[in-house]
Amino acid sequence: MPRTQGGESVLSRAVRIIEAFGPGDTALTVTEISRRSGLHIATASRLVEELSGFGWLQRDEDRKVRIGVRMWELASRASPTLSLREAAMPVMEDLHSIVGQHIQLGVMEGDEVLFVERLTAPGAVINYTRVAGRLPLHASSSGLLLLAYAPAAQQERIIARPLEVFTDQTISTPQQLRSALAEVRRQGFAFLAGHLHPAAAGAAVPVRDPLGKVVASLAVIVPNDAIARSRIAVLQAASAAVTRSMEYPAPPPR
Amino acid sequence: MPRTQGGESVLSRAVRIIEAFGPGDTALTVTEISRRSGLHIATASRLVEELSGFGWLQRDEDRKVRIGVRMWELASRASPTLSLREAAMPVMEDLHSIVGQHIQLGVMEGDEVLFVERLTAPGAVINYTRVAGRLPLHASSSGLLLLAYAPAAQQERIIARPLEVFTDQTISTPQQLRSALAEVRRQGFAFLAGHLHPAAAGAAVPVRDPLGKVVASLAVIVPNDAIARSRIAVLQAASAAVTRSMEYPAPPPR
DNA sequence: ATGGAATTCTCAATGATTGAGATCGCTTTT
DNA sequence: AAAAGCGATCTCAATCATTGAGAATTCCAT
Repeated sequence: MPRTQGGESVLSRAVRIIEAFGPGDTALTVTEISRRSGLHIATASRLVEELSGFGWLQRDEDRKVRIGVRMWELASRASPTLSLREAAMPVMEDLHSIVGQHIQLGVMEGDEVLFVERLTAPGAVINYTRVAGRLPLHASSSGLLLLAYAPAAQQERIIARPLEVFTDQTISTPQQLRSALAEVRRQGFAFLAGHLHPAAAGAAVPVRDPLGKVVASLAVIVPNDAIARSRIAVLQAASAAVTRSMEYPAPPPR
Repeated sequence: MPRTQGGESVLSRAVRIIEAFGPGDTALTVTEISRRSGLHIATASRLVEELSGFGWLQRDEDRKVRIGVRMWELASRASPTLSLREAAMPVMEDLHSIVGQHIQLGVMEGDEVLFVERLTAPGAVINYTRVAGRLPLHASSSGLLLLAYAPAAQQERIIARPLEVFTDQTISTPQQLRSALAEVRRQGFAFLAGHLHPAAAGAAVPVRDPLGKVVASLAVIVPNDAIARSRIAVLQAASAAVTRSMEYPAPPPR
């Protein structure tokens, strides 16, 4: 019985296969992929086989399926956030050695923050983020900062949505969110203590491109204590340094 | 006239579109993609459109096509080299602050080195590598090291091939390569001065997984001067630290 | 050996995909 | 202002790659 699934392109099936890899899944079986993607197992098997031939997926010795190195390579070297990451990395390293805490760089992606770079400190406070990980906009300092500088339509969309609660500090009502956003805009930074995890506080400042547009957030995650706010000045200095090193539109090729 | 191109899957066309992004190409026009991939422009336009819908490609304000953030995200968070990179990053940072030169982590991919992490030093010597960049196995210290620990069949395959020449120091004959590989195995590290660029020297040591298998090379790129070799001891210590912090065979799921 | 689960293979039916050419939209030239 | 040039998208009929049920195979665990 062929083609019973109407109106579906081959590409969308391939995409569904790769999208089946959720955060934290490094290896999946074909059956698991079939289950998650809703594809017939024969179809999943065939497509996995073909994608493996291109190096986009790869098979373990025990037949499990992983994302292929070739896909990582293509995505990494032409990523649209590449120039941002290159400009920010040296600055983040300096910052890292000064404050000795988690440093992270996030961008707006869909209605979440996507973290594109991250430096961790061994003994530092608990931190949920990972490179290529996401967090909700209302519950993280990076997210709140990005939302504060986002178009009004997006702000209203998020405000109108139910807000997931993580701790008793998490912003959970439209009013709270609205005034938090106003405060971020007034201060020029976001500071959230215990909103995602009781023991952690985050401070985030905007990273602007040379035209002044906010393109990312630079944040530090520190223990939730009294001196947490003191990190903001050095963060702001670092953010300005990132902007300066983006100064010249086209970075040297090759 | 439909389907004149026989024996080609849709997937392979989509892959060809994305593979059209060579190193250094961040944005391409549909016409350029069509030219490079050999696809009919109507087909290219349609597939680009569809991939953009999934966030795998994205369009600039001027209609140019870029790799999409979604593809970067999927590739980054499930990349097979993720655990290696996570284990290596803190060590690489320490190394970076000690030697103040370019530090890079490479893996064998196809018949080239693929660099998966890299820390650069502002005033340091010229360096051709980038994250997700590649270099030939015979002309870089990282490559030579990985080849020295690779299966004999691969070594013979590379030895039998013409060797691209970059400087008058570049290994260019089968005999030179064979003895260089033997020396790497004897010493346990690779040291190449001026093989890729006259002013630069590279030193690379193996990174082993907890089972002792060589999975990557850790290298430092320094000015081509007399003290270059002195970096090897600290590199070896760092490599051992990476192995220690690597996960034991079966990484914890979820 | 035997059972069971996961994966791959087989195969006929078919609708998603294809590419030539028309159209649209924008810039440059006359 | 009109024309020419160029890139991108759309139209549409012909068709072959793709599909999924089921069979066959492989691989474990017993």
